[in-house]
Amino acid sequence: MKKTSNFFDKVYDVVKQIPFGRVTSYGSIAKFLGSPQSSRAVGYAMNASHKNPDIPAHRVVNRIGLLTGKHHFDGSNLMKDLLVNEGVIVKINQVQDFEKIFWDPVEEL
DNA sequence: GATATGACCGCTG
DNA sequence: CCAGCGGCCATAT
Repeated sequence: MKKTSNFFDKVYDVVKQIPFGRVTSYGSIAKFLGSPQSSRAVGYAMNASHKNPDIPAHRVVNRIGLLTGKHHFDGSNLMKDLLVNEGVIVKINQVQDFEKIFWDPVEEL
């Protein structure tokens, strides 16, 4: 309510627009929002994404494709499973072919 | 109201 | 090459 997460709102909007079988990084989203150093805020937005089921946070990883937030999902390989389920090749805590499936909102949007 | 923390990123030493 | 620090936004105590 109120001003709310002006930032969060944009983050959610972008994340929800991530195509199927694609992933992006926190920094890219933050950069798209106009604050390339606010990657932390993006990460926190993902944390709050638990109350926003429409936020495919599993498609959002760090800049190296590492599933840093897999902790926050189910606590297991749920995040990995979701990505693999979409056709994304994922190893233990790391996305393979990250450069190929990487979706940059700055360029796509 | 202020302090501390967090799913990050980039630069400097 | 590896380690440390700062910066941004919001939430929690």
